[in-house]
Amino acid sequence: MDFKKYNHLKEEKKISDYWIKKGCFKPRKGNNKKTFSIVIPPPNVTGRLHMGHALNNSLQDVLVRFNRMMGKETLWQPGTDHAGIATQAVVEKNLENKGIKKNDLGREKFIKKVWEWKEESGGIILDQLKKLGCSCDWSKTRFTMDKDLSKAVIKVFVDLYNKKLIYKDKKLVNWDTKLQTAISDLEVVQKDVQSQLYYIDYQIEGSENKITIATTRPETMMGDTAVAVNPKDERYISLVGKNVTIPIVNKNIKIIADHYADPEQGSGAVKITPAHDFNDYEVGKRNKLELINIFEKSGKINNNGIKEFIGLDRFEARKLLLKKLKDAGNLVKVENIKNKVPYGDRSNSIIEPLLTKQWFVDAKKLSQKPIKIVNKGNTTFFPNNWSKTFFQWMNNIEPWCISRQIWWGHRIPAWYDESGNVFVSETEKEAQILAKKKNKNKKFKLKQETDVLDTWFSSALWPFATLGWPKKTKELSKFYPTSVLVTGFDIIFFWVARMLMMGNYFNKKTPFHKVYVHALVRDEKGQKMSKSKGNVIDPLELIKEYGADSLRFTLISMASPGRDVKLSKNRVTGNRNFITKIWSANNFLELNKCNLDKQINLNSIKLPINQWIFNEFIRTQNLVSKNIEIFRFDEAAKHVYQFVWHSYCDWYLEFLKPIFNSKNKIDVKEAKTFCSFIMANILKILHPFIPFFTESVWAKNKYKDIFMDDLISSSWPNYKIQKKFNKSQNDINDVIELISNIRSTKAELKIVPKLFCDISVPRKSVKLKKLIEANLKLIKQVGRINSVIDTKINDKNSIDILVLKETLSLRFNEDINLGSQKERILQKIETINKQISVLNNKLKNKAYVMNAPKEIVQNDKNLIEELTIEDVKLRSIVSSIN
RNA sequence: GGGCGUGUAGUUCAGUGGUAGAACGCUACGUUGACAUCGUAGAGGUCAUAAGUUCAAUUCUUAUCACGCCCA
Repeated sequence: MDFKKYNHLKEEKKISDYWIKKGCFKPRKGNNKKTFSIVIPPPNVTGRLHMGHALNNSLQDVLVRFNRMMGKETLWQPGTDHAGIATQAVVEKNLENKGIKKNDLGREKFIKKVWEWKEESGGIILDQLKKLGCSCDWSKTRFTMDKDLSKAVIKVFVDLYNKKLIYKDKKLVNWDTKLQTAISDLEVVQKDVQSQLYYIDYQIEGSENKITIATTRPETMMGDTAVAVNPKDERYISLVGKNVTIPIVNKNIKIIADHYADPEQGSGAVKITPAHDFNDYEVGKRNKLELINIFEKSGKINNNGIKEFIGLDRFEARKLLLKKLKDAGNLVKVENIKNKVPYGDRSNSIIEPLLTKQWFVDAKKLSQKPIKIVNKGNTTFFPNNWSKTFFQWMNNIEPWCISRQIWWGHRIPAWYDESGNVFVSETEKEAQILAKKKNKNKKFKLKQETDVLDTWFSSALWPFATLGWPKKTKELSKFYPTSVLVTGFDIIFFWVARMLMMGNYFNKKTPFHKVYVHALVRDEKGQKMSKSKGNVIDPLELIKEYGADSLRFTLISMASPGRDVKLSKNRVTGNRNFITKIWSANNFLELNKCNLDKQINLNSIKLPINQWIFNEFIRTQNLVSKNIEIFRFDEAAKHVYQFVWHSYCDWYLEFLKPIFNSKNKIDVKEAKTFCSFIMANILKILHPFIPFFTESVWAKNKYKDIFMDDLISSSWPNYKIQKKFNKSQNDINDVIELISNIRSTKAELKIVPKLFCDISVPRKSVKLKKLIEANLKLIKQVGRINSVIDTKINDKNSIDILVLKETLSLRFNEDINLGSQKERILQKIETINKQISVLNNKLKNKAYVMNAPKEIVQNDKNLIEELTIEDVKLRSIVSSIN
């Protein structure tokens, strides 16, 4: 019979459509009241599937499918996030390509365009997740800008404002001059760069002397309001209180004493520009210094700068100022240094600390409860050391700047009257009422705040807003708190911590019990994948080439805790081969008409190989369950791989062959049914890993008729180890060892493996004799034995070997090279004797015998005994060769 | 500067206070009625280094070296 190859492209599409059409991903009440829920880390609506997504979502799908099969009512809540800055940029660029400028369009029309774009291409990444096999309840897909979610965002904002946990303040913030918006400190990346440190002389008023300050940003001199020296720095202490003149700028400022000035750094004297540096800002506050802002929002010098610099970009201004300083003789030294410069993570432009009015969340107060929750273990991290990272950040948390000067996002629900009073409420109507009270009978006109909220603000509400909050929905009561959050370590601060803050503030319960933190996917050399390096592996290409299942199995089996996934195509190929292996095993069953026509009566299973494979399966089933439960996906995958390939395919299917050829109809029937039964169970435990393939074979084998369900909705196997099968389990394991020994010997004797030989069992080898008699058929066919002869013939064609600690004779039909075998046995004897002497020495050590656990000592004694027997037998074999 | 992690076979990684494991790769042989996307057999390790704790350390502790990440 000729079998078709498994066509993953066709099957995956077909099955995906079937699952979705049938509603298999929707929560379904199980046989117990337990529920299981996960919210997806919402990908950016502009996003396209990359390896990080593939890993993240494969792991979630394992958990979701496993728990669904465990009979829990399971929800995997999907959706996307509106990605304020990124989405705005994409749409802006699209419009520019058509010659349309954002500002000409105006806010409202632009936002309309963004929505149009979202409707058209905002769902791409969700379709890609479907290709990966993610079993999210797609009918519940949410978007952070949806009406309901927006309502939740507004409510949260207003509530927090009324509790004074949100406030507006004029502060120094991280300003992105390219995007022209404030960003939070998390969105700033500190990069190591080569810079110049400029040493500049400031003239001391009423003196011939000068003081040298060092700076990397000379252009900010226009905003200097002091020079600081360390109070303990004796070089400068006498100068404190005197005035100095800023060169070129020609303005006088004071020398102050402040511990911020580090005597070891540069010249020990620093210029203080409170409006343009976070440290200087603090110095300014302590010393009540004036703040002079010299930049426009674009980073150009504003009217506070000196005349000929006004309108120059900050970097041009630096160049010009340096030239002037040099000409004037004030630039005394230039030093090349390495320092950290802040960059915007989206724009990759240098961030400017800028004094502006922004909205802030009092993160310090909101962080208190999550800290307690994690401390108590109501939310735990896996691997646990991430909780340290979490605490470190939470304990030193700064106010969170949540306003963004862009258009796409949740517009802040605050209204201003003409006199600048602010009214925060969920609707403009309510703001009107508030304003009326404030303004008594005066006339007023309200204008809404133009700023929108940080995208992460809405993401922070994701676990409860997606379930319907603030409405008291069924979903919310059933699925909140969620069971697990699966995420990458790079967004612990951005997202996980903030969800814990919001979740714990607005609900009585923490948003998730467990946080599984996975690592980065790197290339095979361990390098970060990046477009510029050109080492990006596109998951969609791998899916096309190898199938989603191969990719999933690879990622899952490589997800060891605390380690990056180093992905290579070779791995994926290997796992594709694994799937092909199961496919061909299943073809073997089909070829032999192995059908499962009704449920198995386990008590009727008589054949030792069936009893053996069943217990081996149960062992695997338990290992897989346990390891999924403790997030050891790598171990779970390893055990199932080992069982399917090596136990089921390599041995069990081989053992079936002699039975299929036998005339005992009962045996044949049992074997043909039971191997199919095990196949069905293999498909079950593999389903969370490779869902498409297993569902496809499930359908092909018509298991649905027996188990009354699609595989995805079937129940996880929960068999108990059958003690009554233990003897068979041991016997078959012994048979395997026997056959392996015979094979090895053949290979060592350079005898072609396919050649048959005779065996004879000496009278003394009682156990072996019994084993062989009981399993004669298996051993003869799989071990390639002609016949078992009663009397041993000592000739050139015979050799004794040691199997299961007993002697067995093999006899071949041709002369064999006993010399090589003798050499091997002598080597073996040597290692055995070494082992024996090591053990004997150990036992001579009284301290060891006294202190070590009795079992360990006894174990050693037993081992010596066994090794000694082995030694004696091997020696007798050697002498028989002579 | 503070914190976290990693170092085990050629490679990627499991693992353990008491006989060192897997996958891939490699070598030899093989197309036997599921499977060459395969089978059989095999080689390959001072468990980074040093000291300590212990009857016993690859495993625990400390230090050192190398590499990586986060925070300031």
